Amino acid sequence: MSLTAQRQTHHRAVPRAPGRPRDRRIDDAVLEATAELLQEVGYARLSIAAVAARAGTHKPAIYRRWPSKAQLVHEAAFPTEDSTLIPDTGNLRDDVESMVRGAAELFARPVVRAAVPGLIAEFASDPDLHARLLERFSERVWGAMRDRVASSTERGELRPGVDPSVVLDLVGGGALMALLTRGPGDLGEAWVESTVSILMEGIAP
Amino acid sequence: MSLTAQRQTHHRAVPRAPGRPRDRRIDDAVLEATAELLQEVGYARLSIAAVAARAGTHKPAIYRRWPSKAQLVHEAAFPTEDSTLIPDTGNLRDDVESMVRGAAELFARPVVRAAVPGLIAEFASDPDLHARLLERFSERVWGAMRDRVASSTERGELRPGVDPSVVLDLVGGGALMALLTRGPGDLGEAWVESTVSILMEGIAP
Amino acid sequence: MSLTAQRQTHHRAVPRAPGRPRDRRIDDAVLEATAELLQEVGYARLSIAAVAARAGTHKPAIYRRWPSKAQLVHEAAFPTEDSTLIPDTGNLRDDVESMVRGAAELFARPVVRAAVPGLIAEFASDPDLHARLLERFSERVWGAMRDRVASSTERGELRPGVDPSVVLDLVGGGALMALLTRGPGDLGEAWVESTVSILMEGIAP
Amino acid sequence: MSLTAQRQTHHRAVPRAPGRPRDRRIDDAVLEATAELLQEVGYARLSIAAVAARAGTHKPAIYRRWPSKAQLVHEAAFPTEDSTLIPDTGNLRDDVESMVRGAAELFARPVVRAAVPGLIAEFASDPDLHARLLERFSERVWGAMRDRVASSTERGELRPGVDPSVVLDLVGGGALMALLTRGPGDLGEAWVESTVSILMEGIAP
DNA sequence: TGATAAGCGAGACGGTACGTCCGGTCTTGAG
DNA sequence: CTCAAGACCGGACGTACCGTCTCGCTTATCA
Repeated sequence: MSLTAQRQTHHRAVPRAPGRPRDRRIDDAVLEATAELLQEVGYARLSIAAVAARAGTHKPAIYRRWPSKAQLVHEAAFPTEDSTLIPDTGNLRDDVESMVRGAAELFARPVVRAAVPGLIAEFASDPDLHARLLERFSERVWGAMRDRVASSTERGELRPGVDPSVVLDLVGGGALMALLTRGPGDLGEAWVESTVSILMEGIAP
Repeated sequence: MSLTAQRQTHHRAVPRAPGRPRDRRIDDAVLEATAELLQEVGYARLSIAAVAARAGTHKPAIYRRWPSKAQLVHEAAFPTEDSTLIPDTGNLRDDVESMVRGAAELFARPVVRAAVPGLIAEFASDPDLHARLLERFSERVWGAMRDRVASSTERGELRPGVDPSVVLDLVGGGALMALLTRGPGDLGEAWVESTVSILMEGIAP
Repeated sequence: MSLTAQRQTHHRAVPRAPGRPRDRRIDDAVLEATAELLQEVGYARLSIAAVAARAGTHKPAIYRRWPSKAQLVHEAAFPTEDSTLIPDTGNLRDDVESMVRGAAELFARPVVRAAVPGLIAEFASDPDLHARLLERFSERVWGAMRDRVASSTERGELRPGVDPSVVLDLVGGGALMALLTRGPGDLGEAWVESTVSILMEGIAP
Repeated sequence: MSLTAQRQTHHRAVPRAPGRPRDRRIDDAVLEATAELLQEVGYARLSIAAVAARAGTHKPAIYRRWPSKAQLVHEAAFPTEDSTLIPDTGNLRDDVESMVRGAAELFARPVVRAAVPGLIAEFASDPDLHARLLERFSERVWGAMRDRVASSTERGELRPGVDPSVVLDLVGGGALMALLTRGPGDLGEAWVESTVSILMEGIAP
């Protein structure tokens, strides 16, 4: 599908959908307006109507593109180019440090801070949504991270019996909990070092 | 309500507030109805009117008692008698194990699972609410847990330089993240053991 | 003691009710407050709570005395001493003129204008109330007027076949309709004369 | 709604209001439900929510169409097609008889009996409403009746000096007062004849 | 080149849920 | 039994906003 889409700009005739094509500028304007409003009013008070107004368009144009507020916000808060969380240092300690620091930095972004709690709530009440958004983004990142940790076992950098998923729970959950209970201000370099040292002592052989 | 309850525990005769006293049965019925509906429809779709109907009363009776849905849900999901999270074994490993297991068990309860993501979202957009609910419940529990970990330093059970707050972030955040990404089914005994072993290796001297 | 009490009102022995007697000043203050508020906000927006506040007392003290807003307003708008509508000139033309002028003057009073439409509405939805208020006031006045008209037949001042009740309908209804459709300003001397002349031509032999 | 209807009778093509058009069936269902409930519970106890429920819709759909209960009830009790009160016999006696009989018949309808007292009360406390409803309905009917009576003067059927407005006061007010004091049962043929004979004797030259 | 089909602007619609007002009742303690 | 004081229960209110729909127009591809 994405390949097909790429070809669309080629000279080859692709069975392009009939009818008037969408105005790409609306996509961009809506995503930008969403990101802005998210930081101004938060997830709960973010209304599609307000996004439409700020983007200079109307509600149906948004609903045509994103089936729900959650999907829109997810795309606005986590642009696909993002790969902050994927390090590849070849060394477990550095990888873990990258992950922890990446999580801290991710959660330090105002857009992300504004989006995450709302998305968490939506996931809980709509498992289907959870799956669809994981597919879009997290599976790639999260899976890559788990693989990286798992492969460390073979290199003897991980204590046998340590479940990579649990390690990721601790990395991501630690940052999330610190964010929720103490705010983004405490997620500084000291926090990163403290967390990494605990985790490395905990998982090294 | 909790204020009234506190007042009544004083041994001195309290002059009693003027006016007709509240019907305590409504308090109970509403909390029960809230817990039920929370599991049936989730936090977002939980309406005050529906709670009132199920409890056999009306909206104003609820608004008189709880200023917002968040406060109501908090009280319904975390009754004050709860002290699951407060162990006191005198031994750090056992304390940590109790905390981890307690977190897992807490998040395994359907009511809690239904309530937490919604509450997290509300906290994010209303810091004042966060403070008020912490005051009611978490401060006591969370503070006690932090004290317990902190006091271990003096007993030589904790590696110097380990920040007790970070330890709690990892305990609570790990459980939360596991719940959010993999559901409550994975929070079994294996998960507890794996988490405890990582944490203990990580924080022991 | 009981003798003393007896003398207070009647000469006859009245078994005075036990308990604290009502404060007559509250009766007066409430009636006065009702009359004032009636003119300020109208019947519909008149709340018992506001009356109580203005009278310097509380709602239960009012409900103890008057079972409903209608009864209270009726008493406030039509004090019992009133006998404006009862002429007795011995001459039909003068009697009718007195009635028409009395009706016009009655409806010209601001309190009455404010009270009547609301009372009419209450009568319609509560026939029992209608009866109770008629008993208090209208029966006496209305009956006396009808008797006066009826007795004119015997004196040969009334055309045979004219139903006294219909005459009263026209007298009172004419004033009411003029009030409702054109306001109190049009109920002046010209209106009285015009109405009386039509009625007298219509009912004289 | 009536405005929309009027617009559509223009022969010029009307550009049609933008947005989704109203569901006309809701208009009808609401008016019917209002008429029914009016007779069952009366004006005062008629709630918009109950009307909506009976009509199978919801409150906002009603508030979108009618700004107040009074306007809704007025339209439900007096459909615009109504022209009961407009006779045109070319003869004053017959015209007056038609008016009186029309008033009696109008007030004999259960819907009208249930609506009128409540509307009267609302008129009294909201003169603006009065004007708006007169514009919709009464002005046409009432004005036509007054014209008819007034034109009789030129034809020599009316005694000079008789004010047509006063005649209408007596016609309408008489019926209203009879309804209020004695109920609809007494507004029969005998009442009509008695009233007409008084009025005709009163206003004929 | 016209028919077909989807997108867009504009905005009202049907309907859910909200949070508030207030009417009439009840409770307590004092007189 | 009344009073002051005031909170209580519950019916009804009018509003905000959600996601959908309708319309007239525009923009592109297909036949």
